[in-house]
Amino acid sequence: MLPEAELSICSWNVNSLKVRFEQLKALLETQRWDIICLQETKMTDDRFPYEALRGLGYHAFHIGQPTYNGVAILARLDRFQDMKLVQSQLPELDDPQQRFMLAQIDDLLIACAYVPNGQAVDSDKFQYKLNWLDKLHRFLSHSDLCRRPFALLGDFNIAPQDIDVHDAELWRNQVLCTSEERSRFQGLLDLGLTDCFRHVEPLSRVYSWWDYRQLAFQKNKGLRIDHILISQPLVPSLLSCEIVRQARKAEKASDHAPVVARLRR
DNA sequence: ATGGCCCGTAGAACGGGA
Repeated sequence: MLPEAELSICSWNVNSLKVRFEQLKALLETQRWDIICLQETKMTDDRFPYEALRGLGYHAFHIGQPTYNGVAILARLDRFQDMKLVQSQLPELDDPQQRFMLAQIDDLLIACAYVPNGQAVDSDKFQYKLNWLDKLHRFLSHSDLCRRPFALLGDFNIAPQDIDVHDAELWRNQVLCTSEERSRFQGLLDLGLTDCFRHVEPLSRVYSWWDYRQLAFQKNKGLRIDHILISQPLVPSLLSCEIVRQARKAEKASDHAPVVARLRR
């Protein structure tokens, strides 16, 4: 299969684009993914490297704030003609936290989401997370996105099933693994979206996040919380989905690895 | 041993992440 006949879409929580820019640059230069969704850029828009990315052949949309959150969508200039930002926040959510954007890239609709972490089950942040997910579901269910060529990529901060957790008993009812969060993830699938990795790899235990502490990566004590969901019109063209564990081995690596799906174009 | 690490904002520790 010629690469030109493929479309690659990637999601990566960079955990500070300032720290990780050189790693991103190396990935773009070597992998040439067509579309990349970034989470946790942790910078204001005036510091976002639009020009450097253009020099690498990518157009970029970014929404940011100081210190926390921030999401971006990158798309190859040589493969797409028409790129426009459709949404820069979730409707019906009056929120200073920059966690969501939706872009139209030629005939594709691409959403980048940084779902709140939730911190602890008994915290206000957990309720904020559940509400955020409800607002996301509401937005999707009231739109026609799931019937169009649409992909939702991001850090969902949810391990959908026990198979997505290195030690399901240890994480039982912990944040990222509660039934409240998992039922909301399932709610997104029930809209007609498909979890690319699980669709292609029904039984594989591969994770996308490993704690910086306790040598968690070396011991492969991880969770699969970064996902690419695609609408039904795109499912027949899904070729593969891979979690790029190699990136987690880098010096000063993000605690998240990129997830990449390849589709027939 | 319930904390170890990393990042940003600090300009010392602290909030936040997951």
